[in-house]
Amino acid sequence: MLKKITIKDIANIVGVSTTTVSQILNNKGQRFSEETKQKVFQAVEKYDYSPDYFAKNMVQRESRTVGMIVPDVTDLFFSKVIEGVETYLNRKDYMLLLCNSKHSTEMERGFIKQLQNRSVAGIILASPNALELEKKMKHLPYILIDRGLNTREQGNILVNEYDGFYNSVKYLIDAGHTKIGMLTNETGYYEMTDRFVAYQKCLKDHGLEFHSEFVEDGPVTIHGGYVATRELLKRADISALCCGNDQMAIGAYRAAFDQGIVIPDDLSIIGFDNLEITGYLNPPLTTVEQPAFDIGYTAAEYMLHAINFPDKMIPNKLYQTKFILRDSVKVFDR
Amino acid sequence: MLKKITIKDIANIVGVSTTTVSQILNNKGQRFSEETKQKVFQAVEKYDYSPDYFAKNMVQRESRTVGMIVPDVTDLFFSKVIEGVETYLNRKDYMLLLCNSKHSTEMERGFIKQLQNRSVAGIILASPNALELEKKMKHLPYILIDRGLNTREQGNILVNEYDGFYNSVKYLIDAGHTKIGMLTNETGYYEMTDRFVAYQKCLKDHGLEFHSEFVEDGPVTIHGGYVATRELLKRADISALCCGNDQMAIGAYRAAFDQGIVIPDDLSIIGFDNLEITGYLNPPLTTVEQPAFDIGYTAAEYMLHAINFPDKMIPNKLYQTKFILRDSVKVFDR
DNA sequence: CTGAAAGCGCTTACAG
DNA sequence: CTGAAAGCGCTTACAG
Repeated sequence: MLKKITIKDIANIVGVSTTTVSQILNNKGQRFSEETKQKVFQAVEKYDYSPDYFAKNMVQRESRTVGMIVPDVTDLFFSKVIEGVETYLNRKDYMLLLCNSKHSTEMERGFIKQLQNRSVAGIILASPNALELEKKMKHLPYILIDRGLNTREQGNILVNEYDGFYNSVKYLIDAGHTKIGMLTNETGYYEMTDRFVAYQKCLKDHGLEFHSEFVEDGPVTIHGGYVATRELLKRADISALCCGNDQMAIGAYRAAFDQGIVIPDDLSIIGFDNLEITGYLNPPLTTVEQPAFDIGYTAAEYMLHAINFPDKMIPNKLYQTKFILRDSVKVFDR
Repeated sequence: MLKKITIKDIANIVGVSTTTVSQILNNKGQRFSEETKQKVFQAVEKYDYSPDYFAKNMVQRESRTVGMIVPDVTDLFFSKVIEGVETYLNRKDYMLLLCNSKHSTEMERGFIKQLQNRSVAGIILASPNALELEKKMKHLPYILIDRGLNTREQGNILVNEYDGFYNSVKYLIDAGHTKIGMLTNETGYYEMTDRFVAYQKCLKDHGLEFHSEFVEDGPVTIHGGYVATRELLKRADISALCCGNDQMAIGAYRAAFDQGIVIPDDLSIIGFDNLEITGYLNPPLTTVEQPAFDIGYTAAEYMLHAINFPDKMIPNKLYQTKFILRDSVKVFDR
């Protein structure tokens, strides 16, 4: 392997000091003659020199790298968030160290340590289930995504899931449904707590009784939704089903079809997220939009804010959801 | 911000030299007394010291970081590949710098430069459309994914798409279809060239004429498949449609439903990839499996091989596909 | 068994 | 207008 060209080489070639080369390359070269500058730039060009990242960082301490921890890179919601983060970071010449925690708090802890060790400028943490992780963050800026429950008052990027979910349950009630089920996450996690509370509250506000047998939980995946719906349909005589997210709704579709249940005639379904694919289902899914890309983009934006202005508060953001009316809900005549 | 603790601090605290601390921490400390070792470990523990990443790298030149460039992180196929890469890397204490090129060769070029500048140990490049990028790679190990056309004889991870696609066209013919359409990528890209060639060859081998009006191209996304199918159905009287990938097939489903065309009775559809979701469509999609996770996992494995044994050839891998029979194809009686 | 010193490739405060 | 020298935080070849 060829020896890497260094600033010293460039200095020797041009016949100046490394100071001169360094200053010129870092745009602090007002004081140098145009001629010197040109010679330096030409040599840099010719030998394709670029300053060594590690050496530069050792003195400047600016890694221009952000770490991001997600529970599942293949999750349709999170991959959109990642896209948003990467897009902003890229514009600012930052890069993304991506960590996939597979929903494991233990792995998240390990990643935080590794990322700190690599001197990332900050960490974007999308973890619905690890309150105590924050203590690990020491002096590093961090942003929390998808994380209603936490102990800090800044750097939270949230979605008003409560209102979003409440509205969809209300929509079902207004459409004439009275036996409304729900698919939520497994016990132990609390990512969908807001949605579950909204479900119960909306029922109550409209004089409908809460039946625990109308609720089923499971992994918040397509397959999880499939299994949960299959179980639910065995025991519950419901006319509508609110799914904790779109992936579960996709599983619910299949469970219904398996049993010859027609959507929306026999069973109405509502999702949550508005993944691109839901507009292409048969029938197209009525759902609630969360701005996944924007969430990621904003998280990255706030991250850089936190990095560049360490003394200022990191902003918080609360996104509102949007009800997306499609064709998976039956409206009863009155 | 607290001053970061250095090896010098630890050395002072314990009352030894930095040499001693360094040797012990790097497991080269056989020669030191058990007592010294314990004292060092205790101090390290107590002050939560870990060697500075940049300083360490400046002397050791081992970034333990791999760069990966994908055309679209939200693509269901690529996100599975990313998961595979991350999984292997994580096991080996490497980290992943992820770059999303949005299908732009120009961005890919920029990322390669940035990644090299950051001294990554290697680059995994998933780019179906940029032959000349390889020249940029200079002395860095790299692995090519999803990339039939290239100029190198090592480090290629390929899937036998030709056979996979040929087989599904053959399946349609065997099922009695004679008017078989295809959805492929936009002109200019050549990621699906193998599949297109297989389609034409299979038709020919079975005495079926190739009709260019039975073929439509577009972006290889859900929406792309939707639009392409809508156009195709306007002009072509086909009984079956081979889609370049599953995402396009999902779009094709919707285009068909929009027009009251029933799958598989009025139109048979076959996809490619076997994304998890395809088993949950209505009807479940017959498709061809590509081992996306394994592809990523193996790419990472070969990457580390290339890093650790720079003088050896990087292996190549050719994955075979698997036909996944579900319910989206009508079989005619003979 | 242990440490002083050189060196990795940069940037920067300082002197001229 | 320019450069010599110190320093960033490590590891390692060498000397004792």
